[in-house]
Amino acid sequence: MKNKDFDINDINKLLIDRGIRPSIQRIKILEYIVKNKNHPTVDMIFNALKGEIPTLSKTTVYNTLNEMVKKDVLLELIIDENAVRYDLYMEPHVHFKCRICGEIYDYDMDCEIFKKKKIKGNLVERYSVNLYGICKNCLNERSKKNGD
Amino acid sequence: MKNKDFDINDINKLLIDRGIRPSIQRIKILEYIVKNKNHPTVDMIFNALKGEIPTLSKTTVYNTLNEMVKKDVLLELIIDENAVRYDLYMEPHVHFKCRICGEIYDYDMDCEIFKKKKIKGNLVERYSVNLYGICKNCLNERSKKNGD
DNA sequence: GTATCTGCAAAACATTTGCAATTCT
DNA sequence: AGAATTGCAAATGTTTTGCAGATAC
Repeated sequence: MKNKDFDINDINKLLIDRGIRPSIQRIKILEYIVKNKNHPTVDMIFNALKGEIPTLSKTTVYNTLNEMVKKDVLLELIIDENAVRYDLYMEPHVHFKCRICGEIYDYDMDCEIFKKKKIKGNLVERYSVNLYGICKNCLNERSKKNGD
Repeated sequence: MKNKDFDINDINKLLIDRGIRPSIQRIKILEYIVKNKNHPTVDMIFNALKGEIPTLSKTTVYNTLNEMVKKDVLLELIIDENAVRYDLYMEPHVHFKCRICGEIYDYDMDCEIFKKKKIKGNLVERYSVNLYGICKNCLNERSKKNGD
């Protein structure tokens, strides 16, 4: 199932499937992640939703995300040294983090090498490939400033 | 230069080469990382050295590590959700983190794909490949406990 | 009415900052 | 003496925990 096909009903269904009761808070949090595809931090989610749900607390965002990670609805991305980021659980892909704007982009790259279950006797359950650098947009900004 | 060849003189030389004055604290911190090859956290380094240098403060460990990262002596590993880890700056390689014992191992794997300087218009300056799972030792422990 | 869920307040960590005391040259 | 370095104490920021009130079934 592609992200684009996700609507509110799918979100409800996904939560129920994984044994998570679909409260307003949980639906909105998951919806935010699915719709924005921006690999948000807890803070980004909280700030985006506090207008819509004025009573929302950060604790609830933390609780919800932790539960969804445990139930394989979400994936924790360890790519940012300052805060954990979250993404919908899916086939692992490559992430690129821009060190100027902080944005994280998805890359559709083949990583067959890491799909083996055992490498050198160690059991590989999950892998993550992170690229760091400067994104297209920030490169453009920079060359504009330099006048070239 | 391989890790094994590193002795106290090489550590001194490396620091001076990068414009870092080799104080006792700096030498001991770098020596710890080189000798142990355990991709330590600030805490691991501090606890290991506070016996030897009783006046050592965690601030100094932080300061030292940040400076060495800036001067390309060390590399920050963003693989652990709880704390940043440090490794000697070298050809990037693959890391495996065991979710049972927390240990981080090096893998010598080829990652040619990520060595391109530009991917889809974004400038790639650095990449990191992290594998997560259960290491050989913990798998053995586990099968012993299960009696098989 | 009992379970679960939410959210406040406080605690627990990791990390940074300001600054005064110390050390090196 | 003057510059760099160290380390304490406090601040900042992220995440977790304890608990009381609210909500759902």
